[in-house]
Amino acid sequence: MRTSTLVPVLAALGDDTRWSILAALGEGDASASALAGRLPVSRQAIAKHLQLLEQVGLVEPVRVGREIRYRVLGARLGETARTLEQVGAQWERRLATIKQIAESL
Amino acid sequence: MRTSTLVPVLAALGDDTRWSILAALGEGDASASALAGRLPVSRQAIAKHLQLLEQVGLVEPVRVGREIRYRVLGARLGETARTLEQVGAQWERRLATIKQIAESL
DNA sequence: GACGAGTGCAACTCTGTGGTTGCACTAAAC
DNA sequence: GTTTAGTGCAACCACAGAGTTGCACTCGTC
Repeated sequence: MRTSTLVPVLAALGDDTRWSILAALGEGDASASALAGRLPVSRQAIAKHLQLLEQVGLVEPVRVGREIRYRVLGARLGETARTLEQVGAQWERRLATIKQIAESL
Repeated sequence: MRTSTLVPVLAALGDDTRWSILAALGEGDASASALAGRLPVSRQAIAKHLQLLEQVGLVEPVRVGREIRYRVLGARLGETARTLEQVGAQWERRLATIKQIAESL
């Protein structure tokens, strides 16, 4: 995963409302109107969040009759997780090196 | 990792300036003043970001003489990555189940 | 003890964005 | 053809937060 696309995904994931949307979608695809019935926010607010989530690839629209259901994409979350893991491991390696040098003195 | 602590960490990571701070710290511990010399933002702005990063456990203060250097903590990034990985895998499993049911019809 | 680098606190500006309401449009359903 | 559920667009409000400047404080250094 490119670093340039990482930050927007993380920013999208750093919001409680969007997580409640993702959690709801995690139990089955749903439209913006359907989600508005379950969550304490308006349909338009949810529509905005879904648009943002779609932009960063965390969600995918699926036409069903006259409604547009959204499907959550776990793969994107996996990519993001692996990128973070790599960066974290890199930092830990540096700290381990420093500790090793300090102990050898 | 608790879900209640996950979102603030992700929100902290969803900012370009904080990533540039983390990247700088990734090459060696540094104080707010030292970082202000390298980055195009004021020391106070950096201090605020460091405080936030410390709150979510991504960074750790270390007193050295009269200055306070900050150390990046890769472990926290690892925890976050694993939590995301789990959620993503859960969603993917559900999609796989749905696909399987659809094909069996 | 005086100096100064580094930090902390406070007030302020300004942009971004999460939220709302209202209206127009479209296409299934009858 | 009429109804109506679902969506899209636009304007607007309110708050959070990213950034700034200015000043006070603290504690190593000399």
